[in-house]
Amino acid sequence: MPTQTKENYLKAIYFLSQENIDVSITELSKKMNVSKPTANNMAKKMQEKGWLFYEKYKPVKLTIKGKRLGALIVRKHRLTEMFLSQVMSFGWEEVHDIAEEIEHINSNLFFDRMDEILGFPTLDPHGSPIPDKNGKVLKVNYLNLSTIKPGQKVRLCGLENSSKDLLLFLNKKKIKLGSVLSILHIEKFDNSFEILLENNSTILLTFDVCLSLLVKEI
Amino acid sequence: MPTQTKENYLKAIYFLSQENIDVSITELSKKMNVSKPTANNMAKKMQEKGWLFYEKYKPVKLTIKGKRLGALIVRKHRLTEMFLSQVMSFGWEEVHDIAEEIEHINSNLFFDRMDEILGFPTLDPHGSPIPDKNGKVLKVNYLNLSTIKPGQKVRLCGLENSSKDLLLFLNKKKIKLGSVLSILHIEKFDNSFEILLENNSTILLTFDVCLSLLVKEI
DNA sequence: ATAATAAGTTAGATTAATCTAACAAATATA
DNA sequence: TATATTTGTTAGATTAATCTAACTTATTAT
Repeated sequence: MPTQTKENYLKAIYFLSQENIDVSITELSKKMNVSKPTANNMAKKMQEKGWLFYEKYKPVKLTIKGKRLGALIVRKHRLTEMFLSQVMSFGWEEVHDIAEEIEHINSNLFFDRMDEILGFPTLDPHGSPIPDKNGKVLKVNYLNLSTIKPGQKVRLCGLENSSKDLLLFLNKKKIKLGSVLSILHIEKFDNSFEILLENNSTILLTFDVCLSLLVKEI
Repeated sequence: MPTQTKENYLKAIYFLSQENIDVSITELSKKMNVSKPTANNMAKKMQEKGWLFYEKYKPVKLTIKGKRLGALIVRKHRLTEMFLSQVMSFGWEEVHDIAEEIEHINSNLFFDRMDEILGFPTLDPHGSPIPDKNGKVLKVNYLNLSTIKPGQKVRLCGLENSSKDLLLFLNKKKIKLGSVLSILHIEKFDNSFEILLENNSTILLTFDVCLSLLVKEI
């Protein structure tokens, strides 16, 4: 019976692990907005639960069990986001906060029914993969828009980060998952991208925004 | 920011208050499955929050604020039950446990959307009234089946208790909300009711079951 | 290679929610 | 009414999650 708090630590380590294999106590404490001793303490307790490897003065690493459990929480989160979006008509910028709470609900029945109603989706409203019931995650290999050359046409397939600000910005620009973007020109001075949308309007995206957009060439 | 635990105590007192106005510490401790000192402690803390009146050696009583807050939690619970039943096709015997967790989700947006999708329902899947957004509860005045005389036809409109065992029993007998029951005969010896259902089958209900069924004469 | 800085740990305290043991007050009963 | 029983309270301890202050170990940079 993992507590809600421990589940959140697990998720934090799970995400921090994606980039660099090991996770330092300081990274964890920053992600969780707690002091280092608190993060340290939790790490020890999670070791006792068999969720991670912990050795004094060394970064922590999830065990197989920890990785699986983490993925299952992410599964609940993303299924919920999908449900909120598809069944309850929430915008993609609204779903995260609610899913953050619902992911801790303890009922397989509930999430399995969501899954069924949604037709067993593999991606969430932000294009991120939904881990399967065993915690296996589909590898998606999208390209970062910032690496695409002018003249190329791409389709938006995912987001590097799903911050509300980014999502609201994309809403304003009428860009959504599946949108086709044609790169007209890249400004040498600031690396901003001039982009042609499907509605024939031209917009300018800063390099920072491009770094957050995951695309496929078409 | 009420904690989940305190919300559960509040709900317990809210329900215990329906029958007898005041609630003893012992009653509360039994309902919450905690020791009396624990219940006592919580009562003091809830007083500090302005949710109830507490005086040493006296039963506790909800304040206006406490009553309203309690009703709003019940609102979230019953809206959720309705959503699980109507939108997610759960049986009326499955919805309680899940709603017990979801009622603590902190998002008006979420529950307002449920409400809207459901068309602003006033009753939950067990026929219990859903408090409105101000915590006002519709008075329903059903009769207890145990008080109805032979020869009378009634419609099942609510349940005195929604225990899973009762719900499963009713499922087995093909009795649901709205079912029409005709009382053929009441056995003098054990007060059991012989009842004719719409499908023309005759069943026997013990007095205990009848005590749990709320009906309207038709 | 040594000093400065960053990272990690220990120790001790706090708050919320819980317990048991012991005692006090209120109520019921003989 | 006096006693027994039930109800409620205090006191002291425990666990989970958090903090700050002080200390130790590792890493970085001159």
